[in-house]
Amino acid sequence: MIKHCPRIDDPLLNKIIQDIPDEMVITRISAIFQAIHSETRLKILFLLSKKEMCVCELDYMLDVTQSAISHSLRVLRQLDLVRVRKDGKFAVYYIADDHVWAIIDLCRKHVMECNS
Amino acid sequence: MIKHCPRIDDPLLNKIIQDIPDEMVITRISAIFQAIHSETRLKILFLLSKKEMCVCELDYMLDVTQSAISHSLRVLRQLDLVRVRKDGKFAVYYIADDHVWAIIDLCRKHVMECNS
DNA sequence: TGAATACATGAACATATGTTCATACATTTA
DNA sequence: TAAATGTATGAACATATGTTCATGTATTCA
Repeated sequence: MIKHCPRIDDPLLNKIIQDIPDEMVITRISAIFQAIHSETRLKILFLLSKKEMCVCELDYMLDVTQSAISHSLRVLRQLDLVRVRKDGKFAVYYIADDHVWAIIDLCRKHVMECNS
Repeated sequence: MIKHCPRIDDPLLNKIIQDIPDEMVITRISAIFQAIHSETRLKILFLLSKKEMCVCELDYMLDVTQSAISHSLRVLRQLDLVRVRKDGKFAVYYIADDHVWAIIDLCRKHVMECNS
């Protein structure tokens, strides 16, 4: 029998544990943040939020190699944060869905309202 | 004179570059996502969203050492995502930033609606 | 006052991540 | 069809990150 800190209310805490998202969901959310924590990928999302772009256009605006951009796009694609459309020899990327839009927008707002 | 892909519209792209958040802001947003990409820190935020908790309570619910929890809390604190209140010998942590919480919840929705 | 409890911190280490380089593939253009 | 253009991928590497262990500090309780 383990002794606990007096603040611990077992039934309450056990209920709370049931209440939060399960491991699988946590892992997937974590993967999303893992993806967009990279400055390059974050910039890509901000850029694509202005208009859909092919890899060349992104390459024109970012200070990393085209290879790095393609790798980054793959990560974003695999999490369904962006999607591709083939247009001749171009790969045109765009923001995948409204959730992602909302996330980008919240980031913007957070920045605007935060003077720290 | 560099030759560009025909899709590149220099004036447009240069305008877009001005439009997205600058380096400093990108770095800061990136730091926030970096912080909440850790599964432990993500769980901490979900737990604290239910009620404020001392380190003991978090320790009771998480499968990492108390040391790891303290380290994680420090990261969250430094970004002002959580704050501490001292209560006797207890350190009571609580959520500080609503925007970030909103972003986390959006991700949760994104994940739940995604069957991939 | 001494022991116990709650929490924080630094060092160390294994693992994960982002980038570049080299190269391959696909589509277009001359 | 050959060359050029646009994109993707794998290997390699330097760096960053999360965790644990060991230990330190502060507060409480007996």
